[in-house]
Amino acid sequence: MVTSITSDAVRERCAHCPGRSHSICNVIDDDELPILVAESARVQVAKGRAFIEEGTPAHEFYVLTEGRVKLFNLLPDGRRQIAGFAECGDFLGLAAVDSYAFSAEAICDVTLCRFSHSGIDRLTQRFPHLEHRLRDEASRELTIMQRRLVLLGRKTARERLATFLIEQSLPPCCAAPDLLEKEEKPIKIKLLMSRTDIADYLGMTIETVSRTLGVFKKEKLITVQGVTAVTLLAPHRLRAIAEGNG
Amino acid sequence: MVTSITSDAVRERCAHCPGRSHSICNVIDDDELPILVAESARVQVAKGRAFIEEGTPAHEFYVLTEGRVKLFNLLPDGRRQIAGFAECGDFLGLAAVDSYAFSAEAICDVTLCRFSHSGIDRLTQRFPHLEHRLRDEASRELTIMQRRLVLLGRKTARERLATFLIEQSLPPCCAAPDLLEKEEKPIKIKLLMSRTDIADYLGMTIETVSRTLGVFKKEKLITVQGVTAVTLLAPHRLRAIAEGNG
DNA sequence: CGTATTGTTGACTACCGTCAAGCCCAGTGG
DNA sequence: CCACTGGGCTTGACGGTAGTCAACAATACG
Repeated sequence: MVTSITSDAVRERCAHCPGRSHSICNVIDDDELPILVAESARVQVAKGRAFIEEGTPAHEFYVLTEGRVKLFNLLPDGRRQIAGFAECGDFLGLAAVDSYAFSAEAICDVTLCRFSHSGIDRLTQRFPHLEHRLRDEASRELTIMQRRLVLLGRKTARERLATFLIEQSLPPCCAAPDLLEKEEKPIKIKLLMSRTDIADYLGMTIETVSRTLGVFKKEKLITVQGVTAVTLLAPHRLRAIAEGNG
Repeated sequence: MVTSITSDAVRERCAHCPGRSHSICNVIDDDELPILVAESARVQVAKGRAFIEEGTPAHEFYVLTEGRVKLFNLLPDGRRQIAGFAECGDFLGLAAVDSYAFSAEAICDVTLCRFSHSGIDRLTQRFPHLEHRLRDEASRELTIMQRRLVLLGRKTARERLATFLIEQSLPPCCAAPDLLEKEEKPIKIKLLMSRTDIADYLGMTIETVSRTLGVFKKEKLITVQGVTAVTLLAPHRLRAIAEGNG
């Protein structure tokens, strides 16, 4: 399950954001990659397996190099809140001081790059830029969280789902949801998750998710192809709904 | 309004957490404090004034040295979600990449220590520890955010308010709400905010806050002295409710 | 002491959650 | 090839939680 990582595996870059990489390696020169490689291990996790459990002591830190992961918290009676989905290049374990603040589960087969905290410390000493990089990443996470608080605390089901659809239509690394503002052609998106996951992400029930999609369909805001494909017919209207003017 | 900061002003420490300081200065030796002072400015903000506005370009960074601040987001129609309250020693501006992700308003008269981003960069170059400190702070923020997502996404009004009361009964810097677990004497707390703020913090309405407090009173879980003082009669039961077993 | 603001309480309503039945589709085996 | 099965999704009926609107009480403030 754990083998030495190849240089390539830590050099993932985000195709959607030219010039910007989410991986840890963009602060490390190519000829120093072996140092990075020496501090990390490659980990593979099978679809559906949880590999981080909320509350357990946090000694490690991950970079996702392949696949998708969901991060969530549970209440004792099973209620679940999904905090977010991690993609290729994302960091896992920033929200951990002594113990992990979340659980993580592989949505599909997943490859990770694992670093011990002490390994990260050695790397940050060697590459001071890395520390800045990690703070930067944490800041970006925090801004995303802020918007999620508004969504969960103050938006209606309709607004939540509209927000979700718009969010899904943007490239994964665009924190600001107003990039494609003027783009008004229909946008086809793939929902990479089940209704249950959508519901737990938006703080709703699967029934309400389903019903609200139904309403959007009736209002000709979207069309649905099968279960996972959705076309946004009127992105501008959805965006308005998402922001509370619906 | 802006004067040069005194050394004392940046040396706030958290009385509740011996050995731990939330201020920026605990990574800087006393004899190097002048360097810190040179990079910062003292700012005073009057009660009720907003001094950071969501979406404006973020060029600065603050440490709160006196008073209390609320951080929030607004929807266009006025719905408000309070993300949190900052206390003495807290950092403001971590959740900002290019522009601020939140607005900030002084709850009472407030004193801040202001750093330009470029000033912070100079400081982090001089004191590499500071960068780690900032990341650490961002991580702590993130873990707090995780719990807030569960609260807003999955908890009932009753559970939210119980969580809030327990939270208020803990020293401000205790991220883990299970420290005083065994402490079962009544706990007297001061609510340092209006019902409106509580409601906007918990994603509810003031009426529901008021009613739910009424229910807690009837169930002899709390007593209320005036409007701002509450005594938790059965902290363990409240804690159970807060976690979803109530 | 009167006015304004903030908090409480009540009646009503609506949104969304719960429960239950039925549908769709993929995978399996006859 | 088709029936069968099971899981995920949709739809409907119903009810409860919490929001809205409004009146009143309490507290703060000049």
